[in-house]
Amino acid sequence: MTTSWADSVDNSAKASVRPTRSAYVPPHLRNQKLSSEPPAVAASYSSSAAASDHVSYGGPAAGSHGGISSKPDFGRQGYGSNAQIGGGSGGGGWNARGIARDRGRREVNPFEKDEPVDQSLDEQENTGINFDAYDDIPVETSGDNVPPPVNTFAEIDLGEALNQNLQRCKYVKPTPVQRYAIPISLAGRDLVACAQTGSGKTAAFCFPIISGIMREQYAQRPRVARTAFPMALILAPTRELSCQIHDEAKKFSYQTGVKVVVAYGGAPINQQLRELERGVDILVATPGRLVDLLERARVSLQMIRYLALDEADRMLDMGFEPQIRKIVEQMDMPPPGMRQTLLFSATFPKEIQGLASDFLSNYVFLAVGRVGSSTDLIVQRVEYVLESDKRSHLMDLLHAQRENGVHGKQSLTLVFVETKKGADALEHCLCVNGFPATSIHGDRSQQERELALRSFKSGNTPILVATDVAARGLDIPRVAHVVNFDLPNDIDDYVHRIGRTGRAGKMGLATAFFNESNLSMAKPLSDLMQEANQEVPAWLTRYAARSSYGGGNRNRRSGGARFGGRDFRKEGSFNKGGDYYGGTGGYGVPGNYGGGYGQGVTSAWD
DNA sequence: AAAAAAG
Repeated sequence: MTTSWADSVDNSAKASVRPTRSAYVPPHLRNQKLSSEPPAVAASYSSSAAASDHVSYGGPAAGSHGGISSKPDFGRQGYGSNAQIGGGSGGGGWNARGIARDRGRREVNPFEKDEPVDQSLDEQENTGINFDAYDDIPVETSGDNVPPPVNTFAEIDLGEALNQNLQRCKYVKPTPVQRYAIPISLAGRDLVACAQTGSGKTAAFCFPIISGIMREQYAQRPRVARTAFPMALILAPTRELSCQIHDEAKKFSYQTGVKVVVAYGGAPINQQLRELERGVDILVATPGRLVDLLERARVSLQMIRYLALDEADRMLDMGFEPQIRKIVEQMDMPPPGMRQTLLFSATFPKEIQGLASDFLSNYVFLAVGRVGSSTDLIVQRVEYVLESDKRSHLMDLLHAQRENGVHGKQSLTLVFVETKKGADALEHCLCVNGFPATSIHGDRSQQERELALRSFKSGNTPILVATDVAARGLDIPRVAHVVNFDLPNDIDDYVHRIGRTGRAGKMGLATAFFNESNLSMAKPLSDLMQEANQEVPAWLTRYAARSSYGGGNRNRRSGGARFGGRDFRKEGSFNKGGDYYGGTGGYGVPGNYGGGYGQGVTSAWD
């Protein structure tokens, strides 16, 4: 295994002596005899000097809190066998006493893996937070009697145990989506929340759920041997995301007695079954494995009080909808009104909102405009690259990053491709050419997927080639660059993909390769970039103009998505022309906003 | 058309 970028490039230089594959040749050495080591000429990006004004793309931690790169990882490296199944107090569902009881298993401290944070640094960082900018964030709510937002966690008063966990998580002040969503949820209302990636959504739905379960601590649950009766169900579209939510929820529920269990496919089911038998209050799951568990009658949904769908628009799109309907409507889950339903996503097309309304009862719609966390911290670039030139162009970019020193151990590049096959091919190509890459996609085993993610996060392989499996929700610190090697066909997917960078208050760069096969994306992409105050190349504007008359109004954003979204109940249902969208809005939130986050505090944003 | 999610 290569251990660092430099090592691997060295190796490639040596390897290139062998008459094997065509090794990558940096631009300045092409058509020359390959010498041992490329001279230290800093290759620079080919275009858009303006971009470098925004993103000082010349060093690690390009964001304004420069040198402080260590951020508590919250122990998420434990995707493997230990974390999600491990620990927690026993007791449980078929114990007539409601909440999980401690059966003598010591609850693992989910915070102990966190990197120790230098207190003085922490303090200094926290005072730099520009909380005033919160007030400028556009928020729209609609529905009957919407509970008012709060400004502090203290106003919510979640109780001693949860307050302590807030502190352990270093959450000082609620993020906008939390300010609104938590009171709404605590009031028992159903909720559709549209808030951009990295805006603190997980905590926004977890805290009310945990708090509610604690209040119903003594609710009677049926005794059925080997059947678990969770009170809350959280569904997510990918296994890795369900792990991540589980890890977060473990922290939020530490020492509350509320037991969180995760279940997903690709991993041995027996361990998950054992964990369920020990009792579960909150079940985090992917749909396929949950259906399996329901059919085996190892899980019953009849005690469900809370249902949360993360990435809800994805959960209700064509691929997932039947499974979700089966779980929500055709098993033993209480109907809307008898349970509380919370839907969260960064994007929410109105057609999908229509489907979602089947699951909801008198819900509140919440849209939070861009919150300074994500898209205004992302510099977006589009480059015209022929299909046949993509690989060499990508390697030029990667090489330039290395020359510029960006690829320190902590600076990561995430490359999205369209197909699983394409991911394998590109990974292989990069490795052969000496770039330390790995890949993640649905044809790899779960073990391989988790290994790839760990290796990427740790910086061992600072390049990750991925399909859309990695597009949504994953919080990977230090991703400095997202490359859309193949553009997606849906602008929402693009939004989710680029949201993997620009996190934790750091700047991020997103580069897209565009060519004739992406014509349908010209208009939506150029509109999106324009709304985000990005520099749109003239050639892209021309493509956009050309594509707009031709037919398909593919640009669902054109209508009125300047905001964080709009409640589809306010418009004629199912008409085209508006999308619900919590990503880039055309808002002038000052660009300096992201600069002052504290490292611990920013982690509240997912 | 592809990806994800059960085995």
